[in-house]
Amino acid sequence: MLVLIVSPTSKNTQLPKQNDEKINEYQRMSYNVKLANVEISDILRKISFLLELDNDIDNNKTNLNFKNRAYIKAADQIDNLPLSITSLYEERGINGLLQIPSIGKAISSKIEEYIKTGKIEYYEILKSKYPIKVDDFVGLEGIGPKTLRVIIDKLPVRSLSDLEKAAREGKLNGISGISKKKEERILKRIELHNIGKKRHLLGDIYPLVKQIEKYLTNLENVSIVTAVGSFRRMRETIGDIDFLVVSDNPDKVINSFVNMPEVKEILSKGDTKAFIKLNNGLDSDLLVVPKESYGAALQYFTGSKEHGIALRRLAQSNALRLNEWGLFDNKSNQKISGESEEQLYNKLGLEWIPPELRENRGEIEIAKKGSKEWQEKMKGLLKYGDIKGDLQVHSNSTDGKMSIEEMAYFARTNFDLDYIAITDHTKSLRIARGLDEQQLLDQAHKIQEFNDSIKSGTFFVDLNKHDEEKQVNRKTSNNEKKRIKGDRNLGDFRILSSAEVNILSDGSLDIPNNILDKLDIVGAAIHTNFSQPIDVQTNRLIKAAQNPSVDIVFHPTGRIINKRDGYPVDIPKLMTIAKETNTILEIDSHYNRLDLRDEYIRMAIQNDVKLVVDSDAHHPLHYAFLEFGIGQARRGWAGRNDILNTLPVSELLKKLK
DNA sequence: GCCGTTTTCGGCCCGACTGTTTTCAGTCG
Repeated sequence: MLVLIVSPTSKNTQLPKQNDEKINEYQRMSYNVKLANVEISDILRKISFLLELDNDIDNNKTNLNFKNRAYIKAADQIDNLPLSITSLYEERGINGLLQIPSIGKAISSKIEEYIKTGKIEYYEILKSKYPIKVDDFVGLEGIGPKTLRVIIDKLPVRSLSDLEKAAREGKLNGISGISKKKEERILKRIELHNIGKKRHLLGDIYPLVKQIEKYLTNLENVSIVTAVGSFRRMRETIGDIDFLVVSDNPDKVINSFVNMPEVKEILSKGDTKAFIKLNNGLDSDLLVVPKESYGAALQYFTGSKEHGIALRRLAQSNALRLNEWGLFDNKSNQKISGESEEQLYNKLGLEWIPPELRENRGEIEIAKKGSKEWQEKMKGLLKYGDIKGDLQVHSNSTDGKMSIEEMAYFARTNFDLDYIAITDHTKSLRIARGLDEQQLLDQAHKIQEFNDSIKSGTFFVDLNKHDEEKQVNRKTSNNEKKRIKGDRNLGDFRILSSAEVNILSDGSLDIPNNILDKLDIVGAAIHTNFSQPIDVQTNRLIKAAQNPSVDIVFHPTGRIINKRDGYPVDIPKLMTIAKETNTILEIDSHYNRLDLRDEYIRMAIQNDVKLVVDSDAHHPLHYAFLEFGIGQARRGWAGRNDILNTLPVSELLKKLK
């Protein structure tokens, strides 16, 4: 039976269970999360903004502050919901909506109204009161509703371009509370608003984070540097880059930070914090703390926002106060904890929670100190370094960049892997010069010979050409070409013959089973005809999973983050079939895929579907992507036992169909 | 507007930085 987790959870970790069929049907509809959810959370945010705009400055209606915050909280919840709110409503009605934390009677009925009629009367009324382009101003950094209200009361400003024009013409200066300085600031913010507000891929910004980390580490008076925020939580996309530094000279560190060459604009700069915009459009925060506050600051700055709020509430309920400087006793005002993050969690009555799990998706509830369930779970949690082999690796026989020997050599020497599967594309994928039946068999034969030579210690990789390539790339005339000898000793490394077989439109494969059965392991994936309806696409994958020759379904949803959503798949149904047929689902570690996503990983584990974490390497450097896949797996609460390529190769092969 | 091991009222996470209304509101993370 399938289990679905609604996150985050202060109410229930699971939706009420009905009969299996019902849940399957309900989950089937929930695959396509985003559209209505985004539309609805968007309107809730706009309602909040308009309420704040409407909150008369003279008239101190404090309740209104909480009212608009309630709308924001509800919007946050909907954004984090791993299922379609429309399906939830269709399946469970208004009670389904009430299951979501922070959504009560008033907001649920507004959501219902939106689903039924496509609009919300309450929002329309607020809008008619203030005929501005709300979209222009919600999320415009540095200019909130209060400031905007003062402006629109005096000037006919209705849109962002109106505001920009007014600021340029110096019309804002003179309105009470707005000086020349503030006017300039508003202009600057509008300018910056137009560059890069979107979230960046974890893998794209990874090198930059490491570079800044190194820069900060090398500063004098700096003892610890940690990249925190969603980076530390290994989220697939990063909104801004946060750094935490321990130093006894914050002033110096902050000045060095805001003067880095990567900085486009200093947004704010104080005694302990600085906030900058980088040249690539990303925002970056720095917090400098003394050693005795490192743990508290680490917790505070790692987030997530929801996890942090939940912790501070927990502290509050225990007559404690939690902030970035430490955990304090309200009565005595004494600091109870601060230097160590682990101790901080303990003092809150919790076990330490790994950053990847800090999303307020039920982790706080079950991490109670001494909880056996939690300790077991954490003992088994997948660790960086647990992956023993990579089951999706490409060679230059198709679209990879290096030979099988080279991919094997670097897997062993640079990434400490024990085995790889060579999964070149198959013939129908013409763009990658996919292999036909004979070529696959030839490759399998060659792989057998490599394995024999590894065993006998005669395996040899000529690495000289890489040296030459490097020289050419550097355009140097250096004739000193070092001869690098290949390592003849790869220990008990094993190369598996395999393929990334193309799943055709009807779910059949482009290579017959009698050929596939001669390979060690077989992965299958969709690469064409993305825009078929969900039932067709799902049946296509199901047929592949039911094929006795297929061991793994590679990148099951086909999404490319920030580029395409992936083909429509009924994930819960695919999971049911995967479980039934002992088919493995892949977590593709390439940072633009990370497919399966964290929520689906958690769903797979709840339903006892086995997974693997692969790099999808087309070059030896790509093995490094495994770190992203492992991070994603941890975000899905994956244990070592859930991920089959944590096993030695002999045991892995026994688990296949 | 939401919520409840202090449950139908009275709370709601917490502190830094900015600019300006020199004691605090607005905004942000």
